[in-house]
Amino acid sequence: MESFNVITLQGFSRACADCQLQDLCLPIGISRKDVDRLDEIVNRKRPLQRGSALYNQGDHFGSLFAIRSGSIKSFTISDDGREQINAFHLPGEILGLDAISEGSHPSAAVALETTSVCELPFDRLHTLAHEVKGLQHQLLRIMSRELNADERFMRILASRNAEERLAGFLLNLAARHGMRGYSSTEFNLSMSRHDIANYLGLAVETVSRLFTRFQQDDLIEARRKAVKILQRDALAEMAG
Amino acid sequence: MESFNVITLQGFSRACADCQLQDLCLPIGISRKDVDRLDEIVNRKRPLQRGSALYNQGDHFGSLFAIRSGSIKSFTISDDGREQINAFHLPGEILGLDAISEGSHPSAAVALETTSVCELPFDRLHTLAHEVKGLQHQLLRIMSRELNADERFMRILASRNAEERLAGFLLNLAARHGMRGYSSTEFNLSMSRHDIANYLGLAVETVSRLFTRFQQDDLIEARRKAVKILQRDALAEMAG
DNA sequence: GCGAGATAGTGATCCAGATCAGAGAGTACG
DNA sequence: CGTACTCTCTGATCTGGATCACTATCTCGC
Repeated sequence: MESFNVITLQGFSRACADCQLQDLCLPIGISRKDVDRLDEIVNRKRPLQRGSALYNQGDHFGSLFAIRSGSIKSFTISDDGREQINAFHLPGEILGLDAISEGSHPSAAVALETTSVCELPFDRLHTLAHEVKGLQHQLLRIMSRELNADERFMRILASRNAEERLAGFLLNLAARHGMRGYSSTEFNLSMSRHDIANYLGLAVETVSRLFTRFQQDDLIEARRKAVKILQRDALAEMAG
Repeated sequence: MESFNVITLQGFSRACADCQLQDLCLPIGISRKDVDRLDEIVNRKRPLQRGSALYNQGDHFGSLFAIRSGSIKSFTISDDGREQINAFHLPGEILGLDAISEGSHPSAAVALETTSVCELPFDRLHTLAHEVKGLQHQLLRIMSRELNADERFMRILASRNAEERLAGFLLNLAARHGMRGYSSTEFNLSMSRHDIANYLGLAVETVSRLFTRFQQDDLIEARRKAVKILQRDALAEMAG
């Protein structure tokens, strides 16, 4: 019990300064000294188990969350009970930005695998951003980047067919894995075929068939969750 | 010539304080005194004619823009030359937020009708936001709201059929007109059927047929650009 | 105010992907 | 360690909306 507290305290005091993901996350463009101030407000939380919620739809918004490791899907449940996935989040990415305007979370966030996150209490972050211009700018940049990603994805949904969507999805995941220092050709899908289909606006069967076809065409090697990109260029051309 | 300068100067010095759209735009939650400071950095620009660009894809990002009157579509041109519309913008809405992260505009913005905008030089706005906490918060809120709208639209594209999309689109426009003090049942579409189809990820023919069908079912009255909502509830149920 | 190009509407046909149905393969749990 | 459930894959069929083809209407320049 005591050792747990000590570990927590350690994590608490140096959440960002020692984090491998610093250069993807909030601290970009912030001085060492200011990162220490950021550290003071960041809580490291106990890891989430697969399937457990970081927050639910409609929950009060008090904090943003940065992923340390693992992955999370965010989604909404519509009136008729159907789930619609908005996004998959990887380490270094920030969740909860869409809750700032309303003060409550418009979507839920659930871990796809064992996942640990940093909690960033928004009022404290906001106050710190008021003092640290670099942090304010970085917050705006992150939101702008998110806006960009959403727009890109809207374009895909509005004008791409099934194979273009899946090719784009795989390349996007590959690139994001690459940025985190992992292989960008070989990785594990933490989400199910069902989740992929839901996210891409397709039927599960279509996604399954496409995986088979991409494999037959030697574009990828896929065995359940494990994926290996064999012909990145061909996929890229396909995705457009 | 001289009178033109005087008018411009007047506009320049009291862009926000006298603006009807204050409560939709940047000044929300900012004190009178601080609105005056905001005024000092806002440029009112000469009206844009229908079809002329506020900025082009790839242009350097220096300013955000708020719409005073008229409307604007923002879109990207893909490698194969096809246009894909991201959004339609109405008075009180802010453009260019997606350019903050990259420093250049990922999409172009073109007036759909005679449109006047306010220019908000970003570096000055950023500096002011550093001093005025309310402005900083409002900027974050606006971006969060945008993120929300994008997510909602992604869900529509991923899981709604043609009639649900058009019903949702019409209601969304109606609501936005209403917020601006105009009729939320009777308004003019500033965009063509082609633009609507492109935005909703449908074929023009489908949109045209749906307008006809909605009219036959007495849900709307539509004659070219003029639209009147007759059965808001039925449309809402349809949109889900 | 007329001719031309854009914009809107409509019918006929076609096809990508949804839906339906069912069979392995993996996984969780008593 | 076997039973049940979920996940993935595959085949057969169906359909919403794309595409093609054409007419009607509007708009704007001259």
